[in-house]
Amino acid sequence: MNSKINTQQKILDAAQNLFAEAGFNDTSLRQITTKAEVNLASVNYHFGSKKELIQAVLQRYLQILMPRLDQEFDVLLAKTKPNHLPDVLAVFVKPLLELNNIQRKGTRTFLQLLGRGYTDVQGHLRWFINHHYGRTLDKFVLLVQQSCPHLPQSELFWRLHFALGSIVFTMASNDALAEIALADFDEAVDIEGVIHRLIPYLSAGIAAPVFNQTTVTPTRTVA
Amino acid sequence: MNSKINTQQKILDAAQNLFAEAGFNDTSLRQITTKAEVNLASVNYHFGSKKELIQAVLQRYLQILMPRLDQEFDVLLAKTKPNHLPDVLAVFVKPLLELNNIQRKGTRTFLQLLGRGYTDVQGHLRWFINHHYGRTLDKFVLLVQQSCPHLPQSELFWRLHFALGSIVFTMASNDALAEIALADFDEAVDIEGVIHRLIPYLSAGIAAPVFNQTTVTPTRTVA
DNA sequence: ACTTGTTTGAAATGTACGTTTGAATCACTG
DNA sequence: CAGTGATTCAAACGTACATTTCAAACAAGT
Repeated sequence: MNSKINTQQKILDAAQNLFAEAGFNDTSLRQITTKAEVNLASVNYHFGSKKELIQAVLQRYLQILMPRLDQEFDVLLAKTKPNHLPDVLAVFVKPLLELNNIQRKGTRTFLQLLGRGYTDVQGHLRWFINHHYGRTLDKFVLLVQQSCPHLPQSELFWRLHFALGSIVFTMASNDALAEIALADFDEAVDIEGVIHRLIPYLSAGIAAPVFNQTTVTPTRTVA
Repeated sequence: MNSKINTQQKILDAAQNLFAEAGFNDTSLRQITTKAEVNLASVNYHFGSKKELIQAVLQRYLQILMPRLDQEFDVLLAKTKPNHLPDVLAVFVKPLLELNNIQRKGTRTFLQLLGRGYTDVQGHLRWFINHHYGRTLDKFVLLVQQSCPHLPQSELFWRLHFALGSIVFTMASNDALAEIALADFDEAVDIEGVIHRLIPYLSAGIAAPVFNQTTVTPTRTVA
């Protein structure tokens, strides 16, 4: 009775960890089914295809995280005064860390998967998230706009993607970076530490003044 | 006489464009040799393996760019006073744009390749660049350290990788992002525009104050 | 023109992949 | 306990890949 449900879960659990470590393209169904101790054909039986398995792995987290974020955004949007940008970004922290309650190392795994999703399969995840959770994302963009009224829409667009880049790249490389940090600075860094390091960086970057004339140095020798 | 040299160049040219567009893993030698109009075996004959071809593609740019950067760093290091961070970052602009003289769309292609290199083949490019151009990178880190004396080494390490993430992710997704920007804001953005948009963002992010106590909102209800 | 070393060509090799198939096994119901 | 639908299993299928092979074509020196 629990065998069939167990198979799906075992596949999802094995897949998410392998995907997070090595990326989607570089993880084969054979690796997944071997690790999950299920038959190779069961992935196609239960999920249809590898692509749909990837979506299922991501959905397991997204369907928990996004509604949580949505309600947090609503709270901030209800306030009369615009929120400070660091407070807007800090909204992500609690819902993200709550993923650890769903699954051991849930936060870390999800963020790594997110990183893989954006870098491995170009465009697919971006479309998927926008399609399923566009409403929630719009609320976030609105909040950022309200905190940074000096930023034109197009500038904000680019900066939010710069920020997404920092997050996604950091998470995809998280293991490698944590390893270096440990070796070079004797500093053990968990995912929560990285998140809290990211916030000031992202806040300052996103809210930076628009025309930074110091971009071109005031050297008079330049042609 | 020019046939053999031409073959190598034709392979490199075809490979770099396909790699930049689709990534290293998702570009096959068959696609490359077809586009280059050379025989499939010639890649292995001239470069040994696909891996070595990837290195050759990257090296063609790096061996031009890195010495240029190195000398620019030396100029800034020679100054008696610490440089402002935006000036340090702006050092990249000229050498990067000079890649357009070497090759049409050279800057764009190289930056996309860099993005692919960091996201596709985890760790390899990081090792490769560190191994071949570690000296130059150290100069850059030193310059940033001098401009941001308030930042502990470990904080700087993370922030530089956050910055690398913004760059690499933006460049890997450059086509998709430019497309969205064009559709949503009627705004055509070339690679130079993106670079100049990045500098204020990166400057502010890297130099952000360290302990941002607003990171955690003053909610007393947290357990 | 013949020889020598380099480069190209077409074909084959072996491996890994995602997916499909059909029989065997299981869990449950009437 | 026979029957039925869902699940598992071993095996195979077809495709795509990087790489190798070896003969043919080529360039250059003597």
